[in-house]
Amino acid sequence: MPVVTLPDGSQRTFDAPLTVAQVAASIGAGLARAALAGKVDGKPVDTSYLIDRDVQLAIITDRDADGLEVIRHSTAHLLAQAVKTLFPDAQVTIGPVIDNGFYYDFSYKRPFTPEDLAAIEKKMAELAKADTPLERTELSRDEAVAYFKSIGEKYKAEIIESIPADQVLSLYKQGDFTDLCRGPHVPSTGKLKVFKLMKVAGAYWRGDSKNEMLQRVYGTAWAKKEDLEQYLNMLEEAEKRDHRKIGKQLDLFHMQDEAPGMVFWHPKGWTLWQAIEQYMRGVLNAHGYQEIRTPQVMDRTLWEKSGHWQNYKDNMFTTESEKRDYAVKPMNCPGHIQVFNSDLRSYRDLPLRYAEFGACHRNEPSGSLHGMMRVRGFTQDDAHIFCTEAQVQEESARFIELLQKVYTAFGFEDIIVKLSTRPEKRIGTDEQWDRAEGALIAALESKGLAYELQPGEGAFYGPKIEFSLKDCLGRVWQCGTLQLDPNLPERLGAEYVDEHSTRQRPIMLHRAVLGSLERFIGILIEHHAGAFPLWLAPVQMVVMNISEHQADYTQEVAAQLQAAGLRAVVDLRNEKITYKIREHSLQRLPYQLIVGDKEKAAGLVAVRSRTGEDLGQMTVSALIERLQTELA
RNA sequence: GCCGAUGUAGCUCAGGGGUAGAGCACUCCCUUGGUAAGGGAGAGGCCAUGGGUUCAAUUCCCAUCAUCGGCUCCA
Repeated sequence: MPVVTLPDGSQRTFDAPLTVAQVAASIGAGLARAALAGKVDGKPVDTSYLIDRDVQLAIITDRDADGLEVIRHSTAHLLAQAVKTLFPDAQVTIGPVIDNGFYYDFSYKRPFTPEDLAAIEKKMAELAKADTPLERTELSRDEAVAYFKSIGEKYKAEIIESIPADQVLSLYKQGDFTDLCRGPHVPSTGKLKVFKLMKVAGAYWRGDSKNEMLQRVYGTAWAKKEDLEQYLNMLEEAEKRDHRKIGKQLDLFHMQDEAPGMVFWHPKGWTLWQAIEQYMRGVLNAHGYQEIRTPQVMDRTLWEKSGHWQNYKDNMFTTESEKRDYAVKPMNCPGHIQVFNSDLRSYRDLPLRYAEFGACHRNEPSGSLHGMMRVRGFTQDDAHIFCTEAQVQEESARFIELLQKVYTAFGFEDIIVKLSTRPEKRIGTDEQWDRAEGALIAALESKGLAYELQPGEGAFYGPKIEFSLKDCLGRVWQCGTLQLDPNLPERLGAEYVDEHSTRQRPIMLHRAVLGSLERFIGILIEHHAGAFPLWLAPVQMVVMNISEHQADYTQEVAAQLQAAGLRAVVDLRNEKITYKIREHSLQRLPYQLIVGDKEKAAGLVAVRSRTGEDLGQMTVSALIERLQTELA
């Protein structure tokens, strides 16, 4: 006599045990058709799940987030079924759900081609149309291993072998294809209607670069056709915003083969850079930092002391001169400690905050380079705070304050914070770790920041906080960090004298807000799609004449704007005004100023905004006032 | 570093065993036009680099480099 309680609190009593599907049918034919899975007492189950006791039940349809997940998971199985149908000697491995879709890894004698992909997708559509039911069966682990070995699926067998022997495993069978899976799955392949295969790529078996390379097929799947279209539009939009493309269109920077992973900044890009750097410099000064500059290339012995030579030599650019080895700096901290060590420091000097827009080079693997987002030459808004252990919390809180202010100024509202705590392999005592982690937590809490804990993800010498921001397409970028480090001061012999005249080790806080300037500018380009706010726009406005007669006046206007500190250019070309407007609109200039005979005679400019709005005529001084209000 | 794709004019891209084409941009001429493309003419390429096959290679094959999509990595 199962009593089923539905999410709205209503209860239904049944005479005999029945399946989730039957409950759905008892509620309505529409729901029965829409049911993809169920949730029994909070646990996801198939619609074939037999209810033989009193339960809380939710019917999952494609309107639920859980339903979408089931669709994606089942579509991954459909993909595997299609691949096994077309390529019987391919072996299946794993096929999980990911953001916006799924993937499935296969082992096959050759890579899949784009043509294969099209064929697989077509086969998937056929198999979906056949509306084959999915049947769930259970096996013991050893039976499952034996089964998959018997059908030649050695990867599957290997996965199962690593599962504890006493576990009962579930298999899902659709037609000739059977896969190991926890489930739940859709009741039949006909529920899978909206999917698209996106790309093929290599992926290591079990994510280990020592293992065999598998063929990974990525796909996307949705409940409704419109959702798929929206997703594809979003990808298209993201492509339009690609910083590499916009960087070229707006003449901001370029990269070329002779300097892989390094950026050639053009005048406009460098203007943008300087707007950011000067802003950051102002913020750092206001927060008690002192800016310094340390050498690009330093002797091997220093990198041996810091430990980098031993651990990261392959990723450092090295050079040699007069029988001495050197490394191009991969980070700024050892240099900053040299500045700290250049004098005998007192506890009265602490905290000492050294900032540097430090250009670093890391010889990243060629395959990992990606536009400006992953480069070999980059510049950090880096700083190191030398302080006592007692000062860590206060300094951390002050840094968080600074970081929040900066992110807000750049228009990023959504900040994601993660705290990484002690890893298994670590130095220092548990008491030291307790204090270090406690100081960071107290700092976060004092600033009212929610954070996610990443246990065991800290560096071997200290805990860290990572700050990520979300751009307008919802993509997350890790930019800021705060890292507590007692290790490097120890290795490089940093000391200060305390109030009892004894020498002490300072703690060093590594911290960056924007992270790599190159990457941050890439993020900004994509976030704004190249339409930068006025304070960042490399060219803030153009002054254009209608015809030759107003050329002198046009230049006068530009000169006045430039004298007011605005980045104004002139366009005196012998072109129609519509043509000039089009070009500067494509360049995303915040303002376009038009002067013809009327404006010249009256001493005015006609102002057009980036959105195409006609702001009317005004005097140059009125315009300057307006723009300065906008910049304030 | 690993797997795959790609590399042709400044840019975006066609093409194809007999040394190349479009649009935009560029130069010159005409045009002086009021809020997203006025007209005409011209110039521009060692077809990524190095080997091989061939009477002949930009095209086919191999290697290298770079870029792109992933994987691994990211102090």
